[in-house]
Amino acid sequence: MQNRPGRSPRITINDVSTAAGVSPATVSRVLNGTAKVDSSLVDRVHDAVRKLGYRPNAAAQGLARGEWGTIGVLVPDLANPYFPDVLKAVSSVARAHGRRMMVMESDEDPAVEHDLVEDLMRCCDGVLLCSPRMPRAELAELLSREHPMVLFNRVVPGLTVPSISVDFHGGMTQVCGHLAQLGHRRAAYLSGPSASWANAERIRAFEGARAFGLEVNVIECGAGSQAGYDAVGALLESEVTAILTYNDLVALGALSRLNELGVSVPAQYSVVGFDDISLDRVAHSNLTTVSVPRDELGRRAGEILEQLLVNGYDADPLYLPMALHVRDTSGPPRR
Amino acid sequence: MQNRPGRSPRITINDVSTAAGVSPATVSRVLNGTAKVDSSLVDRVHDAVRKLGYRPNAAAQGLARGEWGTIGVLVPDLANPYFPDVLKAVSSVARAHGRRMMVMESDEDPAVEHDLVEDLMRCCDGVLLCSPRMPRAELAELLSREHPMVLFNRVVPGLTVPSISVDFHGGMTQVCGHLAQLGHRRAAYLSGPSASWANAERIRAFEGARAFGLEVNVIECGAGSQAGYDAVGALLESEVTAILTYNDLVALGALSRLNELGVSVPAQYSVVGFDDISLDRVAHSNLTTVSVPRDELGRRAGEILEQLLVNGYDADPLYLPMALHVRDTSGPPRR
DNA sequence: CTGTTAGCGCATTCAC
DNA sequence: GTGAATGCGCTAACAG
Repeated sequence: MQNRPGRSPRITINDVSTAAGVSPATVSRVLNGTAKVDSSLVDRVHDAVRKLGYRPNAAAQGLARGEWGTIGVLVPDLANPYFPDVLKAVSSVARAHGRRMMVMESDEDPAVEHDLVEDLMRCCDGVLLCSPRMPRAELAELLSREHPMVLFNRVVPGLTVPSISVDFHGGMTQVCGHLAQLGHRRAAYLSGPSASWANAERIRAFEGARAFGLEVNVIECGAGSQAGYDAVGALLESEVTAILTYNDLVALGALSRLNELGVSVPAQYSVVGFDDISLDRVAHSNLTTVSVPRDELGRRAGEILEQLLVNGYDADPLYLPMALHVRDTSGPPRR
Repeated sequence: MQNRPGRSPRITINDVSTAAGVSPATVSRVLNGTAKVDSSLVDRVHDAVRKLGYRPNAAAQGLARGEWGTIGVLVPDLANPYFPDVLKAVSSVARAHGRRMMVMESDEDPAVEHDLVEDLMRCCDGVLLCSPRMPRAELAELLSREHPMVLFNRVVPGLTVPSISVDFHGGMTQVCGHLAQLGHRRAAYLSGPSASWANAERIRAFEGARAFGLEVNVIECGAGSQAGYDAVGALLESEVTAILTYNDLVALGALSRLNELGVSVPAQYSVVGFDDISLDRVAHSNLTTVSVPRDELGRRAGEILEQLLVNGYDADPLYLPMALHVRDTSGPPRR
């Protein structure tokens, strides 16, 4: 863009207009189809564009149009297998509406998260906030900026902001019901990040299962397979017969550890995941889990954001249902 | 950005300068630390910024500075488990240098790929091209634009462009050696996309294994687990005892199908993956495969691009080595 | 140290 | 239909 040594000078709309013998305005019209232009001029412009290799500067366009042509997505962890599908869907929707996608990662850090959102607001028409860890007040303050924003995987009661999420509560309830019907009476939940709303929803449903006679036990754990691996040790001294987890990674970590310890699943312990990251791509996975329609989620989120940008959007939070997949890691409790 | 109905008017640097009783230039200096400013003014500026909720417009900054503050990454498939780690690393490097990351997906389509690269060049200081499927000539033409660009996972002989890649050839050679030493004499390779350089490298090494007495057999397949699943049928009628694959997804799909068919692995067939996407996150994976250091790859790629932007970069293509992981899906051939 | 000025590259009024 | 002029919001000379 700038003329650094050794780099050829940037070609502007003026270069094209000169080469084509027309005004810059005409070049703009031709390129954007903004108005009718004599076909002979159209050709001359296209020729000049091609010959010069002209590419309109996106920053200049953005400035002049008052739109960046970009949406921003902030995720807590890019390496989390949950997000690629979401990003893919969002990207596709964005592109269908002529927008680019900026991606940032907060590394699960609420403080960083705040700064990144602010940064996104400086360069994007709208922001899609995935699973924000941010405290409610901070979120409210960000929303007060009146910058188009959609919340993904978190619903904040009292804040009116377009939100789309998954019915985690329902998902966890299905898991508990499944285990209870198998005969389990004591279960442990390996809890995810405490700041996570999604985690809180799971816990809420988990504790609700007490009503069905399930003795529940929440254990601080984390969000990765390592956390699951590490958390298993303490469990084996307890009376639980079923292990529920914050997500599939944790479950897989736990399974891995159980396997090492020679504990058989599901004979001695049932293990149930959450999210279903393992199935679709890794076909022979066999973890019992509940799934969320990730691409639909991403698609809908993208569409809501787009609608918000164009018409405004005002609807209640959307909850997509989860589906239970009973596979090989759950069974009747040991006697 | 623009004043749409119901949206509050955008706050500019002038609003801040007025509120603080200083010139816009001073505001700019304070915010960018470009020059020394009297501390009393600094405070007034900061107060005004906070009170007004001012956020500099990235497009305007970009235009004025002659830099977008953004790098672009183009990947063939966002949902491919290979890329999250790469994106994560690239994002982290970019941010460390104060740049944002734009992400685009070509959907494995060379035609789309071209347009997206052009688009990235309009809005990014530099472009990281992952596994481009594009024909060589087209790539050359794109490079002639003199826009900073780094090639990732593809090396094009004769084109001098910063490239970083993986020693796929070496990886495949290790796989073949492993199988040969186990006693295999007939192997099939489930080939990936034909336009893929990475695939060509694997094939080259695979065929090189003939020299060691391995009878090799390349079978068109594809890049996803479904492709692997579908490709298995035809194999069972052949004499091969080992199945090599384009990547782990294909291998897992194949395993899944073999499992359904009641064919045992590795007793009847050895199956070997490529890339090692399954291990690190899904701890109890047991696929024999070769791994690539994805985060190092992403990190180095990001750093090369950054260096290219700042100092210029001129070095030979970098090849990172792969490592063989012998796990449970490979063993001696059936008699 | 600080304010004034002049672009950055483009879209978009207006006149013609 | 087309061109000339203006401004998007900011930074970087340039004066003072």
